[in-house]
Amino acid sequence: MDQKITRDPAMTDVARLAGVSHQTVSRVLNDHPNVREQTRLRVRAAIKELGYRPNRAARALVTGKTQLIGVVAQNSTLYGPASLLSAFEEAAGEAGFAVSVGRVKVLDRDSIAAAVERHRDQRVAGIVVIAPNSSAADALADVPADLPLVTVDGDPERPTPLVTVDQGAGAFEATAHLLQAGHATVWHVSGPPDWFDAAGRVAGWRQALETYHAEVPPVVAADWSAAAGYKAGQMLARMPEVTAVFASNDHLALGVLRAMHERGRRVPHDVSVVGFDDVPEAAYFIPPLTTVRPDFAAVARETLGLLLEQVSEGESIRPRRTIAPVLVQRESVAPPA
Amino acid sequence: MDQKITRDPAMTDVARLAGVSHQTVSRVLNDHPNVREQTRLRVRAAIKELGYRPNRAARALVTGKTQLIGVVAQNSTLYGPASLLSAFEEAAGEAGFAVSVGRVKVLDRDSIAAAVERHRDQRVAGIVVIAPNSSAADALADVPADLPLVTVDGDPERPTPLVTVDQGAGAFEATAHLLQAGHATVWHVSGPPDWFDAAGRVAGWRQALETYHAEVPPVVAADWSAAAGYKAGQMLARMPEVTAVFASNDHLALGVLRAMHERGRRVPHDVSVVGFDDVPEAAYFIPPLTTVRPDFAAVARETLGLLLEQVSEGESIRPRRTIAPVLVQRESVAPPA
DNA sequence: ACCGATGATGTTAGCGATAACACCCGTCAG
DNA sequence: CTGACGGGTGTTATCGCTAACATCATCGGT
Repeated sequence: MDQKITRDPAMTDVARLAGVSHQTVSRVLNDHPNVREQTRLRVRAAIKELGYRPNRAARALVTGKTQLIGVVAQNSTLYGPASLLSAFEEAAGEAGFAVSVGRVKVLDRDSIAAAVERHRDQRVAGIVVIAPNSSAADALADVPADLPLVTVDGDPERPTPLVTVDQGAGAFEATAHLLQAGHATVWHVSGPPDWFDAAGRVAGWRQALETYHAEVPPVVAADWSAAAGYKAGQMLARMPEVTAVFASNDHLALGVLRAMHERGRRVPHDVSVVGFDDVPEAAYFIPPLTTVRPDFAAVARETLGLLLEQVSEGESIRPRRTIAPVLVQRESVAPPA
Repeated sequence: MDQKITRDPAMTDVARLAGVSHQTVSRVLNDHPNVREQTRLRVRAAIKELGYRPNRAARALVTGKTQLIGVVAQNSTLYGPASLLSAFEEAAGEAGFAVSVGRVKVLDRDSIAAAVERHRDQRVAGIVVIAPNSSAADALADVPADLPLVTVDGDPERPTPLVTVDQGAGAFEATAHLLQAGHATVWHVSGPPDWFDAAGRVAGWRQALETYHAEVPPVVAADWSAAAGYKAGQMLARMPEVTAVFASNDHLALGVLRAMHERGRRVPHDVSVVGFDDVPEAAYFIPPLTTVRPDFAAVARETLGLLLEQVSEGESIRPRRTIAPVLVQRESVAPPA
């Protein structure tokens, strides 16, 4: 005959074993001050002996709060968002929060609203939305204000709590680096125009050109793919006056490299190229790519901090945080021939 | 003066508005049969009017079950695991389950055990572990058997429920493709030896060589990075007898391409290269990479299905599932010179 | 020696849902 | 005509926890 499957031990079981009331067990668990040291030890021993594990559902029911953070992100494997998400999950885990991820196929209003609703259903303590483009940012207007919410990579123009990489500063540095190498100007292959990251990089690029009194060539608009970078590169490769290209991310840069290669324009001898993101394999492109590296771990930390401030205090004194990226120099930049 | 912040509507509020008992509301919510159609409509209307949202914590407390699935994954942005995770989150979301991700810095026993514990604390309905190497697989021995658990990319030798890409078949196909192009043999740059994916690919490669009665050269062991591929490639590029290389993933292949390029060995004219994963930018390597594409969405679907079978039925009739990948032909393979 | 403050603990009342059972009322077979 | 049956509904207990209050020593100040 099977042994009767007993239910998981509850607080009362611990209390009985320790010879105290369940409330005292609760106090020990929540680090209340007024518990005698000896009692505390007895309770802890009982907890250990029974393998007791507090029931979060019960706690959530009575307190009305959970230790859950919802994240809304697009279902993509783009390096930036994926790194960010991963870093955030780790940071939150270390802070004792569980992270529930709601993936969304497209970042439109309906999908985001639905994902946020699902998270509200779960009574999350707060929500992080990775909202890197304007449709996503628009959708946030629908989110009720009673729920702590932090936007990552969102619209810098909006007054919502936001953490983002300083795209402008990174792009400025990349462009300035090329100009300082002696190039007359720098062409730019941009990401999708409705992405804030892309827009910010365009702005930084333009500002650098203006600062150095260089001519501002037209932006070559693309998306984030190597395919688009290749196409843009094919065009740029045919133009002899193009000697320096700043691509809005490393995969675009990869496409540009390939197009230049096919056209017989050597990098960096004939054309210099700089990317953005510092994907792990960027150091092994042909040639190794000079690029801009954002600190995703820092973004994740700031995001978590900002969210928790809102959770505990209702709002934050410093609701906008910007993380400056650094330029990583490799071998894709040289003075013009 | 502030309006009093009223709490979220509960079932009793809906009941009062609809003029029924809270239990009837519960019945409507759970689609119980014995509710008059008219009552059902009245209740639904009340739910809508109040914006009522069932409290999952309360439900979990009384039923002892949650709609939460825990995932344990490494904190990395490797393309395979990241794609898998993303696909799984989407699949689970569509099935009405929330996914709580526990990231782990390294896949060792302690970290995994801790992550699993955190998920148990949350009373997840089941756990998915992305356990692509042996240390991770070992750690699973510690996981109590009372919790539904599915391993993804885990040890094919273990009798646990498992879903994995058919590494052997993919590697076989890649190798056979090179041999059929006329190469006398195929060299292999492998991933980390303790990863099952890598081991499976080595096995498939070897099997193909044996099937075609080709000589089996020594395995060039690396990790998953472009850096390691570059190093391996530098060695292989110096060996004139090397005309075909199967790299265990696309980033390794990228490193090999670069090494070949630097050494003046043209791909595919002098050396053919095949990768594995079909990362989005593989089509824009120089030259576009022939590679093996796993279907991560299928893996995710099978994983979810397997887990839910265990949750509802205790076990599964078909606890091991394998997804066959396909060869994607591009321009990095040609007959030997 | 008395008394209020303080510390350590116990008791009771919910949180918001589901489960189990009770109840009412038609319908239908005997 | 009556009693068994079952659909539709309400009532009550319960899940495991925390909040709020109650209780009872102990202790220092007058």
